[in-house]
Amino acid sequence: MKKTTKQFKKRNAILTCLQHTSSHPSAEMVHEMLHEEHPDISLATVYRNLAKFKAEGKIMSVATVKGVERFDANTHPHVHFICTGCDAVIDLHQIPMPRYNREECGGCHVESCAMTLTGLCSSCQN
Amino acid sequence: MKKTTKQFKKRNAILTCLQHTSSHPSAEMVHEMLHEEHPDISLATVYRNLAKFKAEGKIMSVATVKGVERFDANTHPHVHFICTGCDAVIDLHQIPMPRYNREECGGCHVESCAMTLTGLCSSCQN
DNA sequence: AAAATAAATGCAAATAATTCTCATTTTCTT
DNA sequence: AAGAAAATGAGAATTATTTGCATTTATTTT
Repeated sequence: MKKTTKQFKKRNAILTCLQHTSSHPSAEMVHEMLHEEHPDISLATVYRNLAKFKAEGKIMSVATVKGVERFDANTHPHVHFICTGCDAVIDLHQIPMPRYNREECGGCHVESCAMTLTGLCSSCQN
Repeated sequence: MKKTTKQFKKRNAILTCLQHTSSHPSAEMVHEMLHEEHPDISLATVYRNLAKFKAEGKIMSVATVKGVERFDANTHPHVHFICTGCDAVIDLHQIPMPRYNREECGGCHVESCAMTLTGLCSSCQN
């Protein structure tokens, strides 16, 4: 039987952070968001754990905005909107995601599918 | 009347290179491809001109593969496939591109639309 | 429960892609 | 041809991300 464990507090905090936000944050944004509760967490740990979660399929990277990778704990295929004004990454649940998953396309074996719209979000249109 | 001009040989070489390849190269790949004809072209110039062409809408960046931006002189919306084995970026002309361009989606003003499938290309499936 | 092992973390240094500065060269205008 | 403007090369600077290593924390073994 498994002993009661003090679990990876920081690791879990990183995943939980991602799961409770809809902002599709970068590693640095996650680091900042965690700063209040875990002032001693290091940026390297955030990067390391994001890479780990990604490899495990618990999170995915949804876009690279101005050279910075952005993450999402929602790994179901869905459409994203990227605002070129404020760099926000926004879920567009209204828009149906075309489904090409795990099919063959011209000899390529498709494993995942991403769809990204770009433009100005409502706040940035003024 | 306009005088005959020695035109920007290197600048044009960069654009022409992109227009004549289907490999969706990175800045460094363009630099390598041009090396034979223009051994003295600098990587900074490639970066500078790619940024310029992008700003002018002559080219677009289609993806960031393993942290490296990839470019395409075909600015018509079309679907891309990214091979996680060899990092190839491949046009999937067979697949129709959903058209959300210049529409309103939940308050966002859509200006462009990208669709990217990921997986293993035919060569990398072995 | 203590000792031994393994995993996670912080910090700082290392990498790698991209941008920038500035001196020089090329192109354009007059 | 001369002067102004733009483009370029070379290398330094910047920025995001990764890595090495010593330390801490968690897990397993005794």
